[in-house]
Amino acid sequence: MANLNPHLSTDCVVFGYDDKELKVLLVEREMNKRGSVSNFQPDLKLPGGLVFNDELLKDAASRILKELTGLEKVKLVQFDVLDSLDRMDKATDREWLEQTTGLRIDRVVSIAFFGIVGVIREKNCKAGTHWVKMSEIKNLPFDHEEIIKRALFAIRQSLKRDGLLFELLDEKFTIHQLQNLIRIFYDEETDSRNFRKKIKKLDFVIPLDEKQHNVAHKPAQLFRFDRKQFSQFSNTRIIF
Amino acid sequence: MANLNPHLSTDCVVFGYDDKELKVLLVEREMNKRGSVSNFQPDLKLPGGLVFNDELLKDAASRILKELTGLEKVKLVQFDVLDSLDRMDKATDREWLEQTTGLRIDRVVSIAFFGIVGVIREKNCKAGTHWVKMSEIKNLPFDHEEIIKRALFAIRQSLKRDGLLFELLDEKFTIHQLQNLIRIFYDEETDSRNFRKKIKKLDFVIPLDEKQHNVAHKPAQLFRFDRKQFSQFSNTRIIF
DNA sequence: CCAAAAGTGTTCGTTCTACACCCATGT
DNA sequence: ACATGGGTGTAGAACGAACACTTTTGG
Repeated sequence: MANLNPHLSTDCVVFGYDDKELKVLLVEREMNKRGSVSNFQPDLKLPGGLVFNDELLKDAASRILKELTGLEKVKLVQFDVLDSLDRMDKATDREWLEQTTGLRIDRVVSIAFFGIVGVIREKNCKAGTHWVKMSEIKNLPFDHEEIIKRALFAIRQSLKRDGLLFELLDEKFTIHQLQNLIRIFYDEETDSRNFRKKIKKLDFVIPLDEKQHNVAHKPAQLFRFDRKQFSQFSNTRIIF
Repeated sequence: MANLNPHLSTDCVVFGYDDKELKVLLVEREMNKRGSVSNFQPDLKLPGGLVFNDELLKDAASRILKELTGLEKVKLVQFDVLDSLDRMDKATDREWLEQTTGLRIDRVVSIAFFGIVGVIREKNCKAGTHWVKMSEIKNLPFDHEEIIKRALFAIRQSLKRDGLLFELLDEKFTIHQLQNLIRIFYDEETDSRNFRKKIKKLDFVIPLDEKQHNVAHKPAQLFRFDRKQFSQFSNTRIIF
């Protein structure tokens, strides 16, 4: 049973941010033959690969992410399935896959996952991994640019709708940190007074009797997120 | 290339409603050997099956739906991937699949689609298909009950968020019809005066200079849905 | 004392809710 | 005449947007 399935792969789009900019985690693809030829940049791709036959898709995604980047314990969410018939059409792409897997490849359907790491610590990643700014991503193989586009869309939906925002914050967080996260993912400025008022009315954001320490400004109150309250809240209708 | 892929299947959850009740389209599963034994009911399942290697998943889902039920031109939306390792564990299920496909089956990952047909016309369906009330669905094979549960969840999200509601109505519809649809899918009553006011403020619901004919009550004004206006609208944030 | 973020209130316009009755049509 | 859904208005509460200044801490 424990063979690679030549028809199923996973790809992970892991987002990270360092204060101001949204980035995506890419890995270098190594070609046996010639390396990258006409390019100064290394040949980058999303971390992804084939699934074992006795392996759940999310386990495969986590395993492959760890193998290629060193990152562990990233919560991955399945958000799409890539099944177009021409996604393996570039000769170099297919060649690369056949070389690295030793399998004959005809059709591969890929299950796409996204994940977010709160703070980018480059040192946690293996050599050959790169955090690339969204605005500087180009020339990716397969349909990886399309996957990233869809991942950003899906993650924006999921952040507002499914409470994923709170998974990105520490257990205890400040209102400012929450607002900052929103700014980064949605590219939007909001008035901090109104934002505070709004948050304080949400009963799934619970104030703690605790403040920040050792910060170079007035220490802020800490809050925590209550999943149960949130899931009630988010089940209400939106438009009608 | 045009072989069945033994690792990939699709399943469709097609919802329909007749005025008051939400129903799901199921098909009879025929066993070569003994038919259904200890059961008075026919052995029902979701319409689904294996994908050809040169076939897009949504095309496979449509093809299989048509083959098994006769229904055509149902808009199908991919909403989940079923990959658990034990979904083929019931002996009868695997036996049935191997019999009907002639393939040796180990692992099958299934891509799940939902669809909705506005009005149930039983006569459009082949013999052996059944519209079953949500409340009366039981004893389905594989993980089909789980799929239906997730489909209902996904479709509720999608109806409010992605404008799928309007796909269910005729090109021209009345406010009452829209409200009725919401009542059926969400099991919720809303005040019709307030509902009207709300709808009239939505600029993607466009009033026509036209009324119903031949109805046994005051004929209602007709409206149409504008996709472009809607997509602008639905891109705005919801919680924050 | 400077830099950085925390924290606070009011006004005004908009939107939401609750609520009850008459109207146009087909049978 | 009756059944069926169509269609209307108002008052009060809740909410959202715009707006500027003082506070607390570490360096």
